[in-house]
Parts: sequence; structure tokens; C-alpha cells
Amino acid sequence: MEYNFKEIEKKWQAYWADNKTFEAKSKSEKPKYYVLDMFPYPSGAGLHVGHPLGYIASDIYSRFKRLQGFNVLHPMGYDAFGLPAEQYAIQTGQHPAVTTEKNIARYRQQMDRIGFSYDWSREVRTCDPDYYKWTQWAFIEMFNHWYNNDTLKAEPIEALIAIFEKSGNSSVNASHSCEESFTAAQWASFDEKHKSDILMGYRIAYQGETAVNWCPKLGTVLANDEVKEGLSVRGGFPVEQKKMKQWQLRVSAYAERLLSKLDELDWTDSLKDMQRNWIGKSQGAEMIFKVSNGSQDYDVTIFTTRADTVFGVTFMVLAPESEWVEKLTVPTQKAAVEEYILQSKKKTERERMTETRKVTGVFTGSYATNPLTGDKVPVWISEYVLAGYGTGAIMAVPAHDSRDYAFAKAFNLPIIPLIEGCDVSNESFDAKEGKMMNSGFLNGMDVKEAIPAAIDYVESKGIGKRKVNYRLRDAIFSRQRYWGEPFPIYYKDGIPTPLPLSELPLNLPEIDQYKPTESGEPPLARAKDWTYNGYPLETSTMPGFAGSSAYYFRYMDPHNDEGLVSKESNDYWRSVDLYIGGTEHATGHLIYSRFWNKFLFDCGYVCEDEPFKKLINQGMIQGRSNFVYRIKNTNTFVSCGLKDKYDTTEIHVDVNIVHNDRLDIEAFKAWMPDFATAEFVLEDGEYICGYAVEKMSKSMFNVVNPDNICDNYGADTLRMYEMFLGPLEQSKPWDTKGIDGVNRFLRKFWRMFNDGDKFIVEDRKATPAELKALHILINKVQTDIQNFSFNTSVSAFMIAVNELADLKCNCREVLEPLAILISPFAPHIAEELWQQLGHKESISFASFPEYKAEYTVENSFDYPVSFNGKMRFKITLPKSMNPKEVEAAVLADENMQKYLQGANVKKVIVVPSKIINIVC
RNA sequence: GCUCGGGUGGUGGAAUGGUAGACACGAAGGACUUAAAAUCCUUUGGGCAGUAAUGCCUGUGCGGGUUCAAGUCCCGCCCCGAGUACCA
Repeated sequence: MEYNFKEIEKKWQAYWADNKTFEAKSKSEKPKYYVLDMFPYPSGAGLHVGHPLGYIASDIYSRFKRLQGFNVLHPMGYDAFGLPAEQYAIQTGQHPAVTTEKNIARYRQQMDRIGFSYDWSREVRTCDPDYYKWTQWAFIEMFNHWYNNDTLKAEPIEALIAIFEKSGNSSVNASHSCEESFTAAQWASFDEKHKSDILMGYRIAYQGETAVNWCPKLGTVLANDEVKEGLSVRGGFPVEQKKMKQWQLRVSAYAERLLSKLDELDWTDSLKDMQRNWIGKSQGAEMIFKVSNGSQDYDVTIFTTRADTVFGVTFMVLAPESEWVEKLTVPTQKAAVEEYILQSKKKTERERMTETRKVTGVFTGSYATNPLTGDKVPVWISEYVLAGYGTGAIMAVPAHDSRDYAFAKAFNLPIIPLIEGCDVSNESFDAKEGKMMNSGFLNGMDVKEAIPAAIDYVESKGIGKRKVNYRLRDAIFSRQRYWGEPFPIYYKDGIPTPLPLSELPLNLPEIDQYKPTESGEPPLARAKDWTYNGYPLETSTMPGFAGSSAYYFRYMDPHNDEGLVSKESNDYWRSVDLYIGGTEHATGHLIYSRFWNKFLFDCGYVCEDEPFKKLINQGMIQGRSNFVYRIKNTNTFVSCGLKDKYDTTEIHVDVNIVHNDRLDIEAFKAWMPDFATAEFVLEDGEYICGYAVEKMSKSMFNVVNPDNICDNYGADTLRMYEMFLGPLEQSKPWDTKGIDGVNRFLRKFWRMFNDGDKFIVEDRKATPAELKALHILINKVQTDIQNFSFNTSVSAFMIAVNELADLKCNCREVLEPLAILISPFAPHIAEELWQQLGHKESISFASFPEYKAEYTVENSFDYPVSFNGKMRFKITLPKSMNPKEVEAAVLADENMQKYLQGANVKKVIVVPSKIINIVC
């Protein structure tokens, strides 16, 4: 029988499902290992060949770990809340739950065909009330906690209330957004509403007014990571800044912990770097400048990382949104300032960006006093200062900051150089190096000493203090949308109040339409009787990242209705040992999950502080589009190599009717009615298509569906080919060219133990040559899997099978370990061989074969590398040998003497490990 | 601008500082076959010499350097990709 992958794959997929082969044991003597994929959003388009790349890698690793004797948890689920299903619902009236359900079914079907070893009994869906109950629960917990900067952890809000009752808020060191200070007596006198407002400024999940990213087209606000280049990541619609009251998560409280713990994680440096940049820690100082508007004096605090440059301050700048603007604008400038602010408000984020570096600004009319020189400097307003970072006000040092420099040039403000020898006639000198001048007591110091010296000085004078700033902002947590988790919050006389836990989950209500109401309220406002005990419920819903932030805990204990995860299950599974997914989540999901995890850790619900110990980012699989070239105004198509001889139009052609860049002409004619009568100018009897690497998308006709590959080549070929394509972490275009090689390899492997209809394995002893090939492979595969170098291990299989086939190796002693070795990559064919070898249990319960080094020892000194006065030999010697011993061994070696015949050896130079030079 | 990756045949890609191009695709030639498919064998970075076995030169984006030895390490450029962006 030929290698009939269709039958084999169907058989084993059914076997695994029937026997629950991959169900993870909740209790086990074995050590645990948790391998997780980033769960997908089930889109309407189904999976394309890019999606399974990471899943295949994680599956190989999971199967490998099982063979190594681990109790492996390898689950899968769906990130099922999201915008596309809702947009579709708005257009069609179809309930998002229905479309989502349909898409999930299709995803599942497609994944099953690839032969993944998921434990489907633990599947989770974020849109399932039994699941989002725990998302809502976590939100209430965050609502009921505040972040104590003294103990560096989240603590119950009751403890904070107790402090307020005893001593007000002056002694509290919290991450907060409360602007009021009060005594115990004052606290006692506040009414309920006032107390609620104050506490809101301390809660980890809080409601607050800030500038948010508002996307008018989607009718909702978005978090920072959901906006790229001023456009929404979903849909690509313009986003503008708007002040709104929204639910937020105090992620910023965890900035330092999120940053410092990165060092301990086994993630790639580039990913850690992305998170570091996103968190954006900068050390500097806050400094107080006295500002006068002519009639009144104010203390305005600024933030700077260059305290050493105070002597070069020639003006000050406020953000247009700064609260100081109103106070510091003098009557004569009022009209101009108002006009400027109006203009900047009108601009969307995108417009601000496209008008790059266009310098704009307006003078307030006020003057600030330089705290060190006493000089009076003007206070301006400009968009280049951001309200949300630092204090929203800066001291401008045009000589040493390029933005201040541009501003100074545009408005003709003075520029004072502070570093010896720097030239600021054309540009600022931003580097933190050189000797200070024009700087009073700092003169002569190096910049690196001057910065701390300047801060020490202002601290001692009480006009400033050291300060660390983070770029990381709190996460906006409200969405004005339907298809998300409802907030478990109702408004009791206007006071936001969490539902009792017994009321969870708060189910998403049915509504007639999925759009906002006429008055612009979120869709949930359409729900009938959206109240609790007569009080109105919150109408916004949670964002996409809410459900995906702690899903990995749920897999540990998916059916628990007492808690997110039981203590027992959490103590056993702890955290994710290996997480595989795309880099696109670096600044979103992976920050939120770490934050969420740390919060639950602080509260004592989970035992590990970090969720993902090791993280691998699989590269993206891009599309590879094919083109045909139509001669203008005809229906004649010319092959790629001849296209320059004609005036042609390039047309995308469906890659599924092109093989190795050769067009299937009949299929092309049938593809679209227009082409039925097409004529062709061929090269050597074939039509060669052009190609380009583009994003994989329907409109480019370059989407390759894994189902097609499974139909034509089988899942084992698909799995091995995706790995063979190149390094896992690298992005690469999908190119079916080359898949034949992998398929050929599997057929060859099949023929090792099948001849016609006969199973031909013998029970004889293996020869040394066979064992050598086997053990080289064992060693290679083991190290490659551990290094996630799956492409080279596929090559190693090809080499080994070629060699063993040449040796006519069909003995059990080799084929048994070979089946185990290949089973993570091509599990179906491996199971088939395993069964034919007489095993009753799945190959997943076998043990990874042991590598025996003695089968691979090479003969030493077997060839000369070069001869050129010097003779060089590559040798393999134990590392423990010292140079003298090596020299003696070399000269004594028989082979070596053969090469040295007649040569007059003057010197033997032993260079590290492998090579020796012999000077003759 | 800043940060991090990366540049190797016709193609995808291999190479703990140690024979560059493993493995695979494609291509060319051949065997088997009435034919096709399948399978197998040979050649395949470029150049030169030779009937040949073979030998020599050259070659990993560019220019320098360290080293007995550099695709790999160092310095300076060029190009491509990703992230981020008035973050003071």
C-alpha cells in the first residue's frame, strides 16, 4: 500500500479523540509542563496557513515533553469577544453570538485536521458567561483594591478607608489620581458621594476623566495599544483625542514591577526591549519655577531629565491642555491663546502626526523666574508638550534639546550654549557629554557629574526633587460597544457600586440593534430593564483584552464555579512554562496579562508573580501573490519572461491554481468568466507567473487554506513543511514550492517499513552504521527541539532517512526509536508505524530514546585542511586534553604520520579545540 | 530621530571563530516505462586550466581592523524589516 495519508490521518485523529489521549491529568506523579498558544480570535475568514505556524511549534514541543515524561497541559480556546463580529452584526442584524459560534466551529474543524494534541476538555471561550463571570469578578476585585507604594502591592480598599478615618490622606503613599488632601475630620464630614469620588482616585479599577483615544467611526474609545499611527488597529479608522470619563485600570502603579521583572523572564531581548520602551522609565527631577502673570504668582512644576541645563533655560512651554494655561494667560493674549487651543483641539491625532515637526505655539504673556539664575523667561504654549507626560510643563533649553531648538528658532528666542566647544548655530547639541560652561557652580564638570550635582543642589534649596517618570499610561477599560463583558457595576444614586458576587455573571442582555442609541449612548442602553434593584447598570462593556488577560489560569481548572482557579490546581500548574504567539501582542496583551497576574498575586489568589516564564514569538507568514500579464485591450496573457515585449497589465491570480509559478491554464479559464476565452503566449509550453510578497489577504488571491494542503499532501506534510520553511521566529512568505520535498521524504520513510501491501520490519540486530545514523539523529533532534530549531531537525530527519534507506534498514531496533523521534513532527504516520510494530497504546506514551554517544565517535585526524608551508588538521578531541597531550597525540597518530611523510615538522601549534597547525 | 533584528547561490535556507552553501526546491542530463506518474542516479555559487581524475583563483551588502584562521568578533558606512515616536 502506498502512503495513504488520508486514511491514516483520519484514523488517528479519531483514535486520539475517542481515547482522550491528550487529556492532562489534574494530579500526577510526573512533573508538570504547561505549553500555551495565544488563543485566536475566531474570524469569519477561517484559518489560513499562517495561523497554525505557532500552533505546530507548540504542539511539537508538547509532544516532545510528553515523551520526556512530563504531565503536559496543552489547551486551546477562543478569544471570542471582539469588534468584527459586532460590525457584522450591525450590518446584518445577525447576533454576534451566532456568527462567533459558527466561526468557532470552523476553526475547530480546521485545527482538528492538523492533528494537534490539545486537551479539548479544557476549552475556554471568553464570551461564555461561565467564563466572563471571572473577568467580572477580577474587575470587582480591582475596584476593591488600591496600590500601596510603601508595601509595593495592592491592598484592600477597606484598609485605606481605615487610614482615612484615622489620619486623612496626607500620610498615604499610593498610586492615585486624587487631587484633594484632607484630614480625618474632614473625611468624616464628607457625604457618601464625596467619599466615593475620593476613593475612586485610589482604586485600581477606577472611573476617571482623561484624554482618551476616541474613534468616531467605531463609536468607542480605544486603549493606546489599539491605536497605531493615529488609526485604529481594527479597521484602520482615524482616532482623535477627547476628554471623557471612562473606566480605567491603574496599570501605571505596576510600571516598576513590570519593568524590573523583565530581567528574570526567558523572553527574547527584542520583546523585552519593546516592553521596556513601552514602559519608558526615565529618571530626572521635578523643579519649581515661579511664574507671574503680572497680577498673581504661581509655582509651576516641570519635569526634566537634564537638570544640569537649568542655566540655559530661555523660555518655558505648557501643553495646550495644561490646567495652568487659563491662569497664566494675560488678558491681552487671551484671544490668541483661545484660538490656538481651539485649532489644536480640532486636529486628530493623525493630523498632528502628519504635520510633523511643524512648529506652532502662542505666548501666554506670563514670565517665569529661573530658580538658579533669577532670569525672567517667557511662558509659551505649544502642542509639542504633552499634557499626559510629566507635569505637562517644561523648561526649554534650546541649546541642548532639538525640539526646544526648533521652537526657539521659529519664535526667535535666545539660545545659550552650556557645553564647551559645542556648535549650536545650526542644530542643538543633545548628547549627554562634554564639559559644562555658562553654568555657575556646574562649570567645568562633565555632564554626567553635573546632572546629579544640579539635582542635589535644587533638592537642598527645596526647589525641586528627584523623580522617576514612566511613559506607561493607565489602560482605558470602557468600550461603547455591545459584544464584550458587561461591567458588574450599577449606579446607586449616582455612586458606582459593584454587584454582589452572588449576582455574577451579569449576562449580556439581548437588544434589538447593535448600534448606539439615538442620543449617542452605548448599545447596552437599548436593553430592556438594564437595572439592578431599580438602579441603572453600567452601559459600556469591557475591551478585548479583558477576557484574554487571565485565560491561562482558567485552563488549569476550567469547570470550577467557585473561583477563577482553585488553590490546588494553581499550586500544581503554577504558571505557563512555554508561551508561543506573535510579537503584535508585545505592548498590549503581554503587558495587561502581566499586570493582571501581578494583581491576582498581590491578592493571594495565585502563587506566581509572572504568568509566562518562556516566550517564543513565531514569525508572520506573509502571502506570496502570483500575477498574470494581460496585453492591454486584449484577452491574451503573456508569460512572465516575455512580458517586457508587450504593453501589459499585471493581474493578481489565485495562487491555488498556480503550481511552482506555473499557471494551470484550464483552471484559470474556469476561474472567472472573463478568462474563459483567454489566449496565452507561452514560454517553453508553459505559462510562468510573476510573484510578489504581500500580506495574506483575500483581495490579493494569495490566501492558502490549510485544508487544501491537508487534502493534497496530508497534515504530517503540512506540519513538517511549515517547520522546514525557515527559523520559527522569522517572518517569511508562504510558498508551496518545496512542499513536494517534504512529502517525498514522508513517502520514503513510509517505504522503509512498507513494501506494496506488506509490512516489512525485521527483528534482526541493527548494524553499527544504522545505529550511528540513528544516534546522530537522536542527538540532533533533541538539541534542536530544545532550541526551537525545528527547521534543522526536519533536515536531520531527511538526512537520516536517506541514509537508512540506502542501508536498506528495516529493523525494529532502529524503526522503533525513529517512530518516537518523528512523532512530534508527523504524529499520524508515527502512530501508524507504532501500531504496525505491535504496540497497543498511543506513541504519546512512549519515552524519548536515549542518545548513546559511542555510536557517533569520529575518526580523528582524517583529512588535511590545507598545506601551505603550514599543514592544518581538523581533529575531534576531548576538551579535557591539554595542548601538550594534543601535540603528542597528533604526532603519534598513524593517519597523521601518513600525511606528514617526508615533511620536516618544525612546530605544532595547537589552537583552541579542533584545529592544529603543523609548521613544516 | 531613537531601539532592536537582518543582508549568504536561481529560490527557501545550513554553518559552538575552524573544509561556506548542509537539507530542500527549481533547473539540466540520464536510468526504468509503449507513455505518463512514481522511483532512482549524476551535475548544479562564479571563473580559469585539463581528455580526465583533478587542480587553481574568487566568493557571505560595502570599506577597514583583530586572528594562524572571520559569514561569524571589533570600528565606520549602505540597504531592508520590526517596534516606537514631539516622553522633556
